[in-house]
Amino acid sequence: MEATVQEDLTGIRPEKGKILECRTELVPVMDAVYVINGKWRIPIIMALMEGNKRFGEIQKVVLRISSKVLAHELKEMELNGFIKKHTCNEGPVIIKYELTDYSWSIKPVLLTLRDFGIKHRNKIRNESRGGG
Amino acid sequence: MEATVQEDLTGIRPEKGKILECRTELVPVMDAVYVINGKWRIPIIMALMEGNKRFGEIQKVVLRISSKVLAHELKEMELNGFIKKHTCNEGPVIIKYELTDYSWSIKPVLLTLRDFGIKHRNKIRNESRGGG
DNA sequence: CTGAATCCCTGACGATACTG
DNA sequence: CAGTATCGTCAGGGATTCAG
Repeated sequence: MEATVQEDLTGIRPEKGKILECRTELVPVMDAVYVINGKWRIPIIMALMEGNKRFGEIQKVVLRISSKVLAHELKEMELNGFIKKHTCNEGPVIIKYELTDYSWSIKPVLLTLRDFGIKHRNKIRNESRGGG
Repeated sequence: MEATVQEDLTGIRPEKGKILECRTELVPVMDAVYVINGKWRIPIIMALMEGNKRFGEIQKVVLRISSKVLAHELKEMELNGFIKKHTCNEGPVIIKYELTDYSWSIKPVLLTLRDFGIKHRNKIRNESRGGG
């Protein structure tokens, strides 16, 4: 398991003679999607945005996540520099997870995502009211 | 298959006595993620951002997508109001796919995603140069 | 409490062939 | 050209159990 970016998942090829802004933009977009990918990354990040937490505390907040999956996600996210682990060996071993500064830099993404999500939900609602 | 938002995929439960901004934010964020989910949605959207295209044209631009998957994605995206289908019955039947205005409103998401993706890739690069 | 190990299942996606 | 049908693969994730 290594920290990675996607090499080229773009799956887009430029058409001949076409200015293709979208093509060059797609690579970093897919990189970002890769990072926030999966069912649990965002819930975990947002849970930790509330404050640092222990393994069990995260599990209480992020509903229905199994310990296997949480451990796995946490490990990957640590590798990718999204979280730090504090192990305090004074007395009982306490392990806390904390977001890195880097992880906080994902916040603008979360905000635009949220805005779009709100818009999307309203749209669906209007449609099912209006004529669906 | 219906146009949907996720009912509650948040997997986050508020802790007692805690202000939980993140909890309320998570729902729309996951809605948005749900929408751009999967391997092909974003490539397809960005392909259509170049201009309207026929089925086969999309397939030429979005590399390695099978017709089955493309048909499926197109159908779902139409249901969700992301694309419109023009069928012109004058002479040979021509079907073109086109983004809706609504679909274009996802552009801010794509842009912040791109910015973060660029940052992420640089970070990985620096780390592997520096000490990894 | 914090995980690791194991087994299994589902659903997304791929390959190929076929139809109007 | 624009899809549909069928089958197969595979990784993410669930349930359970075990260990430090």
